[in-house]
Amino acid sequence: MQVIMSSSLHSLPWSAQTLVSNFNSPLELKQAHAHLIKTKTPLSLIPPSRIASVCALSHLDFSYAHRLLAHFHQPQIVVWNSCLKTLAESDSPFDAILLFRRLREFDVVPDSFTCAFVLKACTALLDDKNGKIIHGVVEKFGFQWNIVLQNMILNFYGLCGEMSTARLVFDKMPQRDVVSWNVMITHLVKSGDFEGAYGFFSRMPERNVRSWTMMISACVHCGKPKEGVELFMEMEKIGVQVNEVTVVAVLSACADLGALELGMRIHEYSKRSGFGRNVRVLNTLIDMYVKCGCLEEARRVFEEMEERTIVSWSAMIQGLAIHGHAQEALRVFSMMIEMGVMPNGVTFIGLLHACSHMGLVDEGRRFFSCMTRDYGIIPEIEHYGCMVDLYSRAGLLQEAHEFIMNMPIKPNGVVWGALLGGCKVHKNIELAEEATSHLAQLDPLNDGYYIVLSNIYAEAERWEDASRVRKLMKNRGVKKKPGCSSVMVDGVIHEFVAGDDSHSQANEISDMWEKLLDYMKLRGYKPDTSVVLLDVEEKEKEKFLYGHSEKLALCFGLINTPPGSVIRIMKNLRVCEDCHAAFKLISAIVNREIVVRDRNRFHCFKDGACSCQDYW
DNA sequence: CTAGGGTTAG
Repeated sequence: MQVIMSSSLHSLPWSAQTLVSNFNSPLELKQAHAHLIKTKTPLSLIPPSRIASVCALSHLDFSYAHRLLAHFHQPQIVVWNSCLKTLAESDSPFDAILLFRRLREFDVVPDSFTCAFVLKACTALLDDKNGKIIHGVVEKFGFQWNIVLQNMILNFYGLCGEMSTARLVFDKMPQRDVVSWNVMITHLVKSGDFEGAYGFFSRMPERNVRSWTMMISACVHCGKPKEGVELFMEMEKIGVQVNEVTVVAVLSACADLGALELGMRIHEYSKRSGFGRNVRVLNTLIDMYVKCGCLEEARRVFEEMEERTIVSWSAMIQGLAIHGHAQEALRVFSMMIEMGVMPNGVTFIGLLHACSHMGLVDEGRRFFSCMTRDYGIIPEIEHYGCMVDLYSRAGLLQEAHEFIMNMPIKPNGVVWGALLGGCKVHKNIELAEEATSHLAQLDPLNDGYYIVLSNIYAEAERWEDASRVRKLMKNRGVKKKPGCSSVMVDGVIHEFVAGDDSHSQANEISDMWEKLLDYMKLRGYKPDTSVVLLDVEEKEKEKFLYGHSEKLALCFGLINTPPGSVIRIMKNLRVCEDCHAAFKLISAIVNREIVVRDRNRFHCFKDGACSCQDYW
């Protein structure tokens, strides 16, 4: 029975006041309790919310808390809830589940907040058994009208990988809000169902910034950056206010697409909107400028940053690496260490990448051993891949092979592919065959490996073997991906596929090429027809060679851009030897800088030379 | 009490 209180906390002696209101342990709580009983003071002087939380946090028996709480008039569930909330957010969320069990034993009736906090604990633990129990409680007590709770259940099943259950709950929900749809989209994307996610996105009755942003970043992660940019354009058109998260997502799309103009526009917009100082935005900007071939701009963003994270440093090192500035990448790394920033595994991938692209074998070896010794980072498959690439490119094929054999983890297709690439450059048929035998199992649908092997045979004039590989490729249903290059002119991307002469300016392109060819021949250019795999006449081979997509794109760019401006070309495959030699000469003949982004790095042609120093 | 962001080997 509740006693009508005549006394108050302030009428107690000071020591008792402290005891009653400042207890921090179960012992102090029991002392306070005993004191109140001795002095016949009402128990209600003890703050109820603290009784439960002290009992719970110190793992005291909950029945004591419950006995105490039974003296209070106010609904106890509120007190239990505040305790559940604390536990759910603590580092031992399982205690929240334990407390919930006790609460049920005492026949305390849960409310929707109780369910929410326990569900939060289950979500943190990915505890699907208890999560389902809470789901049952929600249904039993009729909380299905609480949308927030329903959304938490959706999110819970999504995180546990039970998309079909989530789908069932979603379909049964009596009401849905924008969060319900967003939760479904998030988990559909995570489970790899991009189409399903897009379906939900298009059926949503209303969308907010998060819906759009999530869909844009889903596009980027699923290799559809173009669709991501289109969504962004639509967003702008409708007038949805974008935020820094949207900017990060669309900048990643620009990076993948090489869409420099849009990237620059968003950079400007970020500065104006005030989130141009956000570290994540700046990190993404570095990556965007790097991948669009503007190393200068990337450097500037990096240098002007007030605060850098390990991601900023790693992105800059990786950027310098793919642009062939290995020494500078190593200097940036030393600077980072001097400033006391700890590298991570990704930093070392960038460093090893820099070394392998410039043939710094000793430095690479040193970094590989110091990453574990000095920084305690265990090498992963990517690091092993870099090392095999480092040795293979440098012609140390036996060492590369030995390295693979001694790897503590199973080599993957990329590792054997790196060895195969080295075998092509350094003409080692035996090891190439071994690498291919592994690749046939690890990555049988990748056209690149068949092409390289067939190329190696062709160079050694083993035509029968070369055609056997091509037949094998055909039998397995693997098709050679056509080369495709694009060049930006007046803000419009123009795409060229190898051998395509259907372009409206095809004649001008061809005239331009003939003209360049004359100048090139004066400088000693000889077409390198060895890169053409087809078994045809020499003249015919030249025709294929001259139809390479990057050559078409370059001629188109030269015709349609002002003299002196930089031409930026993107290619889906690697540049061939012949195009590489030709572009070096052309850069001197027309006195233009030509930046080519190929499948794995940049080539910056200027004054007759390439930034890769012909080591690729 | 519920949903979204950055660097990664060929």
